[in-house]
Amino acid sequence: MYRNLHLTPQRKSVYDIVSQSADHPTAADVMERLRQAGHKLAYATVYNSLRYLTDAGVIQELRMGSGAARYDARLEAHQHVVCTQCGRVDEIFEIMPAGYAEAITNETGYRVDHVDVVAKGLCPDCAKSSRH
Amino acid sequence: MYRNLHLTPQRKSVYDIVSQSADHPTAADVMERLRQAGHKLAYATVYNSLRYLTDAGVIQELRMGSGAARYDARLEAHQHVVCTQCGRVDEIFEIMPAGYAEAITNETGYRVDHVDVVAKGLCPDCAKSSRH
DNA sequence: GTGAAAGATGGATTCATTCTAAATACAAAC
DNA sequence: GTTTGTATTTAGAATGAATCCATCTTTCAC
Repeated sequence: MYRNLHLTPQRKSVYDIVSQSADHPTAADVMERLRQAGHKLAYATVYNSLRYLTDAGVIQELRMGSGAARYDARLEAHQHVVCTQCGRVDEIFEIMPAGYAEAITNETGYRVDHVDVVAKGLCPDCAKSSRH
Repeated sequence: MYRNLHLTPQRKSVYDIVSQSADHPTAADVMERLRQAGHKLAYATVYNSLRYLTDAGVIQELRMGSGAARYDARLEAHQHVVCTQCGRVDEIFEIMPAGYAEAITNETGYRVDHVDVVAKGLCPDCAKSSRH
């Protein structure tokens, strides 16, 4: 995949699951899908692999609200929306208005290097079924 | 404080701690400050109170990255910056460019009702000491 | 006052994650 | 090709945050 990436068989199988899943799986989801695919890794190995891949920059860790961290193999800059009803997570590619990060730097004095956006609301399905 | 707010002595003491703390305390911080102030509440009571106050809309719960939730008594619309080195959290009052939430709605089909922004970077102090 | 409902308490429990110590694999040095 | 060392995996124990539970207390309506 990338140079300097030490992909053991376990790490590769974890990477494969994450990159083939469109729904931002949690560590537990990854475990389960590995098991379904006939692999059996220790819990610690899944966590270690997810961290390794995150540090290596080939996947991203998403933390949105409470609950388990989720993982995403899409690397393009993007943000996320979470459904407050069913928990579904989707990508947002609409880019943040330029200048906002700089405005934050000016206001706070922080050296901002990254801005995470998490939108919350109802996904199309839940919005439809809640419209009574 | 507000109408329809059932402030028991315990809830009031939790509210007082949160509103007098500028550093976005965690539940454990609140516990400790209560103890220092001479109150002793059960852990569950602190959590219940924080949730009650959050639901009542008089404080906000902040979840940024891993670790414990933090609480904030400032109610004006605002966002947060976290220092990736020391964990300090500050407020951002610079408002999000209008139209961004709507752009998200258009792109994703979600009925977006709220957008959380968490900026990450180095706080002024850490930035200074890391400049070698 | 009596009883129902809401709230508080301490301890046990759950869930996500990390740690630990032992077992394996793998690569470089001889 | 055996030895030595370093990185990785493993199972299970341990941790930290938060919630649950069963019991006791308070509050309020009547």
